[in-house]
Amino acid sequence: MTGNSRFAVSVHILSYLVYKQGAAVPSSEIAASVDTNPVVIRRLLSALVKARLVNAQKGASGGFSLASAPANISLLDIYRAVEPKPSYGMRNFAPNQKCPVGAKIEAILQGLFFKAQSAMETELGGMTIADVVAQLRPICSGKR
Amino acid sequence: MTGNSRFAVSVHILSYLVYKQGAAVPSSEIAASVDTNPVVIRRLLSALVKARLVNAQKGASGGFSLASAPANISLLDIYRAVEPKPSYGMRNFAPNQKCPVGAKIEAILQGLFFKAQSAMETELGGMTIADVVAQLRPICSGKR
DNA sequence: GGGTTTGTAATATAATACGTTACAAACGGT
DNA sequence: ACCGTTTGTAACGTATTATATTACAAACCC
Repeated sequence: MTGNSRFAVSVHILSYLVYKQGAAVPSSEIAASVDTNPVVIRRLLSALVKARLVNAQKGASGGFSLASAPANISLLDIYRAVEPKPSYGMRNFAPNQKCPVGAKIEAILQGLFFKAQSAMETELGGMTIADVVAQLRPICSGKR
Repeated sequence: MTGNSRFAVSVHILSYLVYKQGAAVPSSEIAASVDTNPVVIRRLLSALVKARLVNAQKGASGGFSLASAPANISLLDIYRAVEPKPSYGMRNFAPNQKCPVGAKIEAILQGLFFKAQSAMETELGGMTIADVVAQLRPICSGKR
């Protein structure tokens, strides 16, 4: 999708928060579930907090919790919160402007990528974290 | 879209071949239009030849030409020919299998990415190189 | 006040992509 | 049949990006 795994990890994070049922979950615990470093988790959560998808609480017995009901958080919300640049597929594409093809192809490709990207985003917009968590059952949704 | 610019350059290449109206075009000429090294172009063309979208001709006065009519080459054909790995967005995502969330989230995400990817590919499948070239007009479609 | 946690900077390491050089093999024109 | 041209591909260098890790200030609860 994008080369990195920020979106995948973010969906994992939010699913874990749902799993923990509103408790304040520290980054270290989430990191253990994702199997990575807590700082990596906090960096993603920083973006998710800015997007108002998650609440953060500092200090002892602090941690992270969802800011909305799972059914109100679409995967597109997450995608847009953590995915950086919309320079889709044209990182270092700079054709020769003196060539009649090179001069016009860039704008055409941008429109083209926008359509492809929009199709994908529409798909992501139709799914929520609640849908993802529904597929996680049956895991002890009342225990722990 | 994918982080690299192989697809963008490939669409440029095929558009250029249409622009040259069936003539055998050497990689050096295409490279000048894209503004990169001829080897980069040949590497992509190697994949396009394997996918039977392009014909290659060695030797003096050789070069590349389209293997089909522009209207018969979809952008999805190109995308699949040159885009490498379908490990969409999960490059190094390997959650903790001992955690009930980590153990199941991977398969869920794969299904999710597949749906998002399919939506994008459907969009690409609905467009052809002929559509792209149509947007290039008016460039001297009969001149050199 | 003390221990815990977030927030973020700085740095290291690995993966990936693109650019470049080099050269063998195939081919066409003369 | 030769000679210049072009493809095809390997090998290597460099830049960019992503993730991991260490470090530490700031905020917070008990």
